[in-house]
Amino acid sequence: MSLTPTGDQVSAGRLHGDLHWLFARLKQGLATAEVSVVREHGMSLWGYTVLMAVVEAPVRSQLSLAQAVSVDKSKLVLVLDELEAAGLVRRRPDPADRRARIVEATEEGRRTLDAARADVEAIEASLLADLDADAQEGLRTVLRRLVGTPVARIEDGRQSDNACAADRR
Amino acid sequence: MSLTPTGDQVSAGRLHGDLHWLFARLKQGLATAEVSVVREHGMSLWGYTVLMAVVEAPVRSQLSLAQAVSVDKSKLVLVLDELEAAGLVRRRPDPADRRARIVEATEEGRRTLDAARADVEAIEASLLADLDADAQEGLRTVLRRLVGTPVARIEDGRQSDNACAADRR
DNA sequence: TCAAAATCGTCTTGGTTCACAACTATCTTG
DNA sequence: CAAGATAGTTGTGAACCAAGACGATTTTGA
Repeated sequence: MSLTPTGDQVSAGRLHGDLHWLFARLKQGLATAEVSVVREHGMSLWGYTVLMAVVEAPVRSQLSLAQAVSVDKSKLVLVLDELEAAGLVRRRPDPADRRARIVEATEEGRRTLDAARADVEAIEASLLADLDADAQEGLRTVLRRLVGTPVARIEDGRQSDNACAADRR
Repeated sequence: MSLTPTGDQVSAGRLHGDLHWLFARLKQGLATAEVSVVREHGMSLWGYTVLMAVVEAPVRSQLSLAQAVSVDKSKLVLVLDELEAAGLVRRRPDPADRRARIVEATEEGRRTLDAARADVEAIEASLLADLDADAQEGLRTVLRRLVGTPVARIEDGRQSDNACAADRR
């Protein structure tokens, strides 16, 4: 299915100018595609994401890992349980601080991630296939930059206390 | 996408090269910022999105509207209830097909949307503030194009049957 | 012309997700 | 060593979403 509705009508609409809607739609589309692929490697999508972060840099505490991937620490527990049960990751207590757990990828974790990543990147590549190389690299660069933008900034200035506490409705 | 297994990489970590994660993060950031703003105009974020679609083009049935914004029809009912209760939208039976409801924005709906949209666009503008005008327009163009990409394409080929089912998990 | 199937909007439901508040155990510090 | 902070885990209640059931209508085709 095309992400655009039936009567497209592409360019014009106001809807298609709304960044939140565009991001939501793209995230959703990628998610449904990647979930199935990643599951073939024995992971959930969150598991894949977290594993990527773990492999990328060794982690001295789950809290810092949670912040790195922007997931609630309580949710991270479940994700790590899954990864650990699958033998992709190891938790061991930090000898220096016995409250904390050092999280590190196993060798199999690294291998599995590489395999999964190849598949995921194939999906992403095919999403971007219509764009020329410059546009692709440009897009990634821009997105990376935007993600770095402090939430305070996009919250209209009248921002006071803590950083990224989401507001409920 | 680098095929380099271990040693990469330039710019930033692997996580920040993952499109799904980037989109998810950006959507989430925008959502938390826009929810509060849009609520000041008496709408939920979904209400805002749907109202945009309704104002953009008159709608002959809720089903087509649901497809246009990519929301489940049963969820759309609640959103329209909210908008109608707030007097921003009107539902009336289609004389030609009494099963269907014609959905149209009220005058106040149009006014409220314009006001809300100004605020929302301010938020989005400040998110993009670091980018020069070319990059901003380029980003929007690219995103619009990607949203039009058939999911079948990004689902690795082994996609077969019906048109719109791609979003279901 | 009439019965069966399809369609539209709505309501209900089951399962999933999520953020936040406890709670336990450690650590820090005064 | 007491008081408070911090790490990880567990529990809870709300939000969310997709899918099924249903009544009302329309379409189909026998």
